[in-house]
Amino acid sequence: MENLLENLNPAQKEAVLHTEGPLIIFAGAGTGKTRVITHRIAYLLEQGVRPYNILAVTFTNKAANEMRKRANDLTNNAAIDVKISTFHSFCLYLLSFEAKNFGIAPNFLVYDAGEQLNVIKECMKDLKLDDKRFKPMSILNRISRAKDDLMTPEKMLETVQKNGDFYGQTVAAVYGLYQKKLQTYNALDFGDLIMQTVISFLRYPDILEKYQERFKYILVDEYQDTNHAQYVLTGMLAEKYKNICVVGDDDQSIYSWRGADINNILDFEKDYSNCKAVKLEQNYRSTPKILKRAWNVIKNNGGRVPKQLWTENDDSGEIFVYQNFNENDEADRVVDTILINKHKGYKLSDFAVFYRTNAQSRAIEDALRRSGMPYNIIGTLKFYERAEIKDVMAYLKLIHNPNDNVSFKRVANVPKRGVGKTSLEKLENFANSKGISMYEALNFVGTDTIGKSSLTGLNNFRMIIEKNFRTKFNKSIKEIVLSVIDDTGYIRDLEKSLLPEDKARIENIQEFVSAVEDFEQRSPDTTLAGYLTQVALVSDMDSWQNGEEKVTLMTLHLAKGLEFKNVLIVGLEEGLFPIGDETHEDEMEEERRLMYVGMTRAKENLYMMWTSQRTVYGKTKFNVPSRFLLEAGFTEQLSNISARRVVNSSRFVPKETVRYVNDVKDFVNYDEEITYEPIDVPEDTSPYKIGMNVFHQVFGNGKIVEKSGRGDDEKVIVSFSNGQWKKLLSKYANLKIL
DNA sequence: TGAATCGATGTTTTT
DNA sequence: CATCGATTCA
Repeated sequence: MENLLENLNPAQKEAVLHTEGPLIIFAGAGTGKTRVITHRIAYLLEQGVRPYNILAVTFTNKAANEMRKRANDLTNNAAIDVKISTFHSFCLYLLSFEAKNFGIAPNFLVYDAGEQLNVIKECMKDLKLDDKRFKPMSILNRISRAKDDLMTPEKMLETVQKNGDFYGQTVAAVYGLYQKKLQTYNALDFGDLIMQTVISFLRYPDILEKYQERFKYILVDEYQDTNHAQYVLTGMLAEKYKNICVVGDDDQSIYSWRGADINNILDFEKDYSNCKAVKLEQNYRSTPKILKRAWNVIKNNGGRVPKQLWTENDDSGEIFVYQNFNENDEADRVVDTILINKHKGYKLSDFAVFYRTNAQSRAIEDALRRSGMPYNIIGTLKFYERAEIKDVMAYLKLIHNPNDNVSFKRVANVPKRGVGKTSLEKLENFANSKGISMYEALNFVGTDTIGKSSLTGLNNFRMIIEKNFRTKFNKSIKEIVLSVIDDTGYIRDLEKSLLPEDKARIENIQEFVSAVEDFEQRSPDTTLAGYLTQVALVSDMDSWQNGEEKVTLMTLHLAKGLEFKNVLIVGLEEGLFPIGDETHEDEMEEERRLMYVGMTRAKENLYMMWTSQRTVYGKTKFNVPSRFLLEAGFTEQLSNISARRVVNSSRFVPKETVRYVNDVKDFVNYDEEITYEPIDVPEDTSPYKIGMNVFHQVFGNGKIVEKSGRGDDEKVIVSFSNGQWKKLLSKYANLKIL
């Protein structure tokens, strides 16, 4: 026991030792939160608590995985039976395990955001709502928020009628139909996972009690991000023993737009009268100057839990503020900054670039590519969001649950089998009128409803689903996937195409097959159901590890919980960060917390930049620096902008460009000449050169006008004589030089 | 039915 | 600007 506690500071120790009764841990940025949680789990186990009596919930799989690993490392793997999972996967587990008792069909599916939106659009069509007047996305948002608040369609209707909320009444109508459809399709969305669990527990108190008995010790991480439904759920589970420990930081609450209610953390002490509160205030991550500047920003928020972060760390690193001319200049500056500092002995994995919006990644990506610097973008184009993967997944979903209309419509004519939009619509109307799914409807329709050729196509489609449905229990998931690919001729179809993107699709599907294989090897639950539900809840963040020699790019939201020696925050401009409308003080405060989160990710050096102008949607916007830079205390530097001429140092930009620089004099002297050694860029061995005339099988003759990437990644833009411009992957395009 | 072109529109953030 | 969706044309 001594060795378990000896590496903890007094506050941390206090948090670990208080095992009985409610406990709230206010864990400031970088104060060793995960350390406390894992030590607490280890300590509980050491005190004789059974591992299966402990539940720890987090928000991301990544956090859950890390927690699991560290808890097991501490306890010689005694924590493997501790339930450590995300809210969503925990509820998924409960709903699957108790499906029979809860009266839920066990082969339900989890719909992702795209599928949800499809259902919303269906509902709106059925209700004859104009999607110009009512944005499907905004209706879906409101429905999701309702679920976060445990509000059923009936309750919502009641509320909006009472308030005379006309828009709300429309939403409530859609919501009601939406839920009905999900039920017909036997699908749940993200919000349902939590809400249905709570509803089921209310309906079956004996089952709830079983879990109250099981989870005698409950830990909730990132408590400031919980929504009402999650708050109720954890409250219910903890009601009997009240051994609930929540950990969070009100200053890092950045998900209110997703339904998180900061009052959950602010009111915890009121909710549990004999609650103990511990504050972790010693920061082990950042330098004093970083903490000071971050503090200057966050202190402008009202209603905060009083706290004072401090650190014993050396004040070694630096903080820089750069003004750039535009987004491309900013991107070059990012590259320069990394190049210059890499020579101080940092690895590329020591650098992270944070931005407010995903769209900002493009310019930076381009600059990184031009300079040949390896990078990793987290959060954009997820593997499972690629069309071809979604297609194969749709088949798997149908084989699992043929009532899934969304998947049905997605692939009924993929690959093409002569089933057009009108036929599908007829089938859908028929199914709707009978209150059955489209797949079931296939049993009843004849040529009187649907044209002959379409019907043949639909029957072929049905046979594929039926056959695989029958045989699925005798096959591994990989075998099912291969069977689907074979039965549908999906790859055969793509092979006929000469387009480079179709070649890439084939590779993606092959990669998908390997991913499935990988899953079957590592997962304890290798059923199709297990696979589908797991996949629904993973993001590409979860698989990311900062091991490779690459720069990391991500949004500020994704940065929470991470740390880097060097952090670059770009786009610090009014209107972009903070984004939105300053009349909403609470939104502005959330932006400020986001800034605070971003700054406190940095361990040694912090680079913050803004641009005087930026192109947004093809229009040039002129900017003023973000208020957060002023709040941080860079007032003097920002009000005294000096335009200096600097030689652009990006490797592949041949021209000298003018850049306006404003440096923080206290911290850096940028007058010294920038020198750096050339970085390793793979040699250009490609036969293609800009200006060459080439021939393409499909598009004919053309001229290469642009080239990027190296080796297998090389892409060329060709202007064809038919007037078309195409971006092609050289590897596949098979261009003949003329 | 399918492809091609035109036009509107804008996601800020995601388990 | 670029992407998605809808409309139009073959």
